[in-house]
Amino acid sequence: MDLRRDVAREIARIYCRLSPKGVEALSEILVPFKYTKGSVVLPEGAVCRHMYFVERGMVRQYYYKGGRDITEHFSYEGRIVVCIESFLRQEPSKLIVEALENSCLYGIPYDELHQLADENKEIELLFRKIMEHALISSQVYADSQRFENATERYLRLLNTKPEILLRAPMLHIASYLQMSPETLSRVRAAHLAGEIGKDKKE
Amino acid sequence: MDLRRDVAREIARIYCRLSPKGVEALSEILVPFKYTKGSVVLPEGAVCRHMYFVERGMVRQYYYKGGRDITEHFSYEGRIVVCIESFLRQEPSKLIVEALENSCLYGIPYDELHQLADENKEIELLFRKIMEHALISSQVYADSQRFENATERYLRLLNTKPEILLRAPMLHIASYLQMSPETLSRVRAAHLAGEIGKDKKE
DNA sequence: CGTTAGTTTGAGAGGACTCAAAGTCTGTGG
DNA sequence: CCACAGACTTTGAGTCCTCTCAAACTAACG
Repeated sequence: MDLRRDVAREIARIYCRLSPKGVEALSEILVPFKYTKGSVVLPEGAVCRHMYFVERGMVRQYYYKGGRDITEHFSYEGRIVVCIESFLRQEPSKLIVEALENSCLYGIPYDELHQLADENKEIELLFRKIMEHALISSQVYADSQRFENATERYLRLLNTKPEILLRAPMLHIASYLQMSPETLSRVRAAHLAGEIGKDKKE
Repeated sequence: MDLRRDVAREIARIYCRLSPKGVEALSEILVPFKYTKGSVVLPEGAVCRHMYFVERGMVRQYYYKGGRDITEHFSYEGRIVVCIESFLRQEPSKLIVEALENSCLYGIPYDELHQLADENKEIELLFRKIMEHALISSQVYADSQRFENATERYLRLLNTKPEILLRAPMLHIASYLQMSPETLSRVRAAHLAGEIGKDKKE
């Protein structure tokens, strides 16, 4: 199927160079999924059996903590979504994944991935790279939360992933940025008024 | 060498069951290191070429941020220390590792590990398990920082890793718990005075 | 016994939260 | 085409946690 090969190529382009053979092998295990805005990709307690590549649309991962809805991550075109703990251990997920827009995802099934990785070094490397990627971006995120105040976190998001600010509801962005919706609103207002840094580095 | 086999067995016991063959193979790539209190295991900017198993002693991982010394992690007997980003990518580390006590570490070299993992499924699984472990405990840690206040973070450490409170300097514990030394001091005082929860769940 | 590092105590300031209320927007139905 | 429900977002007021700066202790060590 052509679409799947394109997607496999795209994944290889973004995460880790693959030979034509590798692309072919990867494309064969991809499973296309479509979700409408608001629908659930992975419910709470389900085992995350796929790593999903977002071909189109936007999804968010979130969980409930003390009755509150906490957004852990947003993913959109070209990104991979996976509930890492659940996927790695094939255990029930605390994270929920939902589509914020009509979305088209390509799933890489756990079993097939591992089987393929066993016989194909390229795929194994790809898998490792994806994991590294996830690990490192979660580090950057944690660092941001640790050392930056509300304004700085907002500006960082604005500079690194403006798509999120444009496409996701404020309520979810606030919890993602670890601040109350009220604080986010005030930060935005101050920014629009030009009161705070146009550019923020480090 | 006998000691190395014992260590390999211990690693297998803690992280992932291994057959005698697997233990043997692992033990053969272990490299013993000794560090005196205060000495540096991995300097800033060096590539982390080993995963270290702490056989005896205690080390901490830290980095400098805005001139401040920030402790990221403490490891002691039975734990594995590794600067994950640097190790996975074999790039210079921002993290520094130092010995807080006279310590005995066993290093698992990057090259040998990957080579061995290529030919031995057990070792590959062990490696994955260790990574999972690191990933998940960093999640738990991040969660604690996100939702708990200074007192709760202190109590969590007290309940889960009291060794750290007993063996490491307050200054480093404070930065690990993401609070100022003054705040840590006040929290401890309140706790000793019995003013705050004996037990804290979730 | 004085030095120095580490810990504790005190005072004051500020960022972000909560609770509350007022706007704003959008889509539906009369 | 307009009115209004319902969901977001913004604005306001007051509070609290943790930080910083400063100073007083404490303890280990030469």
